[in-house]
Amino acid sequence: MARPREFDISRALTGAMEIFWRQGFKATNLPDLLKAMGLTRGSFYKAFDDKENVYLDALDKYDATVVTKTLSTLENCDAPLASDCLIKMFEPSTDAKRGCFICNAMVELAPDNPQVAAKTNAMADRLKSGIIGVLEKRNIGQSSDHRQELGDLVLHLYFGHQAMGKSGVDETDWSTRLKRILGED
Amino acid sequence: MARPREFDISRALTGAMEIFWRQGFKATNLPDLLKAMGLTRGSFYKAFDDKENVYLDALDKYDATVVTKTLSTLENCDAPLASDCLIKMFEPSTDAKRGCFICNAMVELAPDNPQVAAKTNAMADRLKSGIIGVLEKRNIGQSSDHRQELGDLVLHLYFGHQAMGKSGVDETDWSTRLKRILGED
DNA sequence: TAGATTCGGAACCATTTGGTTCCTAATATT
DNA sequence: AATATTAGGAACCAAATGGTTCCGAATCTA
Repeated sequence: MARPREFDISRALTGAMEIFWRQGFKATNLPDLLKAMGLTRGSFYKAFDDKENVYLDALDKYDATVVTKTLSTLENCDAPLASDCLIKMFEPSTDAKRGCFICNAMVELAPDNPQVAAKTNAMADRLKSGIIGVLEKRNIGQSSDHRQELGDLVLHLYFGHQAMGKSGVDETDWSTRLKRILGED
Repeated sequence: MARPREFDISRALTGAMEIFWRQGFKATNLPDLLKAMGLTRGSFYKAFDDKENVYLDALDKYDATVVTKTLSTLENCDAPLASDCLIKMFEPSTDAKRGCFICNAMVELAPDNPQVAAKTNAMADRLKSGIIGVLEKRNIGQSSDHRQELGDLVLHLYFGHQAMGKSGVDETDWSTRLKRILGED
């Protein structure tokens, strides 16, 4: 009955995620965003509300792709040591400077945007659950409370690592550190 | 010979530090900055270069005030337990949402601005030295290398705490956690 | 008193901002 | 073939952006 949409909403949001991830919200202007999404102004405003809403959608996209993949990697890891699974979260990225989108959003927008804060908190919780799952499977920690504590500790280290990584080299030997923290050394 | 400057450069930079600390670089426009510094456009451009340079000056001001005060607090702490000194770095601020200026600068600007990266790295190093000083005084750790390792661990936790704190409540019991990490429990 | 430099403020600049409205051509369904 | 909705692109908008220049008045030193 009508001409179908030529561009893929999901692909466009992936482009939005990537530019927001790399540049942040404020530093990304509309031309940047349109280029990354492969859209013109007309199509953009017909399909989406505004820049802020697309940013929220981009966070959801990050959750559905990067976070989900990370959790899946943790779940499917068959290394005997928990630290050998968790190390994947700390491995240097080919694109270290963009860091972690959750961390970037927490720092730049969460204090002033409750919707962003809700999403970043939810994603952080998912990561924490994934970490704790790894600990449970390998019987790390003396109790459930202790595993919660260790999982939260690793989560904090992860965000600290992501923040510091944006400002230069993080020389930390995370393999050794994780083993020590989890009592696997 | 000439009319002296009526405003205090140092006080103006303190105002700049506070607005950049709370809002970030991009989110702070010139009217915001002028208001925070108590200056008009004319005076501003006569006394300073531009917004970016004032941001760098604000980072220096943070180093000279907040970071220096933190180090001094750590050095002068006479609690017998190292964790009871380091806990001060993790105590909830009355203004938690602005977080830590170093962390904010690392995430927002360091990847694209080498001058910012150099300053944040230098301040992070100072904090780490202060932490390690606390450990040394109380004979925490089996060796110098081990103290370096523990200090770097606490530093990562600090930045993770600062990042996550901006997005909501950090429920962590840092007193207990620090004691556990440092073997003081 | 004369000279120098500050002050606050207004005015101005080109550019960019987010946002909106057109238009014609294309392409699907019924 | 008729209808509906998309596409891409141009044009436009008011507002805000960072940045600069000028002004008369004030205030210090020499």
